[in-house]
Amino acid sequence: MLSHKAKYALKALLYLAEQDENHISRTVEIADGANIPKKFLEQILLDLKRGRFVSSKQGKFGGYYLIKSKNDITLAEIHRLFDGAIALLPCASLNFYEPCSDCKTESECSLRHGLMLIRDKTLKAMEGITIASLVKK
Amino acid sequence: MLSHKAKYALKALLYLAEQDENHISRTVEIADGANIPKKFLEQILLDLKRGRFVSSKQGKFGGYYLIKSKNDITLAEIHRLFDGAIALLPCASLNFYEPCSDCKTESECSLRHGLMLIRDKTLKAMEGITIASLVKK
DNA sequence: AATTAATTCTATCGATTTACTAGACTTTAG
DNA sequence: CTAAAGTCTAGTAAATCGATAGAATTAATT
Repeated sequence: MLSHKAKYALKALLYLAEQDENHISRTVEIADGANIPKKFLEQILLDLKRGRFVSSKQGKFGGYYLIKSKNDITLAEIHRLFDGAIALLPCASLNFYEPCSDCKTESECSLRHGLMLIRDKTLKAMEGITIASLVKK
Repeated sequence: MLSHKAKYALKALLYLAEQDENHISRTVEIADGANIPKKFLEQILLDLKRGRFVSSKQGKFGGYYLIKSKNDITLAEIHRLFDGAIALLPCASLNFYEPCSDCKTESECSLRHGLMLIRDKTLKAMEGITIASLVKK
């Protein structure tokens, strides 16, 4: 399941993607438009900025805007930024790999192979969902 | 990501699936064999029993055994039993559906459609992974 | 220079969940 | 009766989640 943070991030990106080119959106505007608690959204937008999905302008008349094409922002990326690994166990993860602590001597745990199959399919599906694909509903 | 409970459940089922027909496995045996904390495993086995994956014999010389074919126990079922919904949001879930609280007036939230596509693909993949498919590695 | 309006940063908080552990109780074989 | 097994109910320490609070910084306008 997605965390609220990830869900709000998607909705915020969706909001930004729907604005006119060159429009800059204040946090409060996004919060109202996408129905997200404003102070919580502040943190999320900062995370999205650190992730280089959006950029911001400070001070009066400041706000946020997309710096990555809505066609290139995938659900997989947002999931990874806010909720981490897409795989079902760390030992089956590409980006968040960690060996299992409870898999005794064997180098590969009994679940790893099957979970990597799931990961590949889920990942492929998640890379197919972009902000652009969500906008045109 | 899978919870430890779900992971341990899979490993316990895998252990049971590897035993001879008619063999009955004590909790401590499974715990040692699959490297799972025993008291924690007790709870998990009870959950698996309530889910009708295993059954048990009480008293001396008691223990647990599979009552469902290893070909019919899928990752999807175990995920649902221990970790709930497979979909990324409740509004996109089949078995754990709940409407989003933060999706204003519209009957369908902007994310729902895309997330249902993901759910269908992930679910299909997860239904393809059975205990039997994990045993023969 | 002062004001205003925006982002940014850091801290905190209550509730819930997670991963266990403890211990009493029940059941069954011998 | 006793030993050895599952069953049930609590409890608990730590982490995570979903926010909220408030001060600091930045920038445009007056």
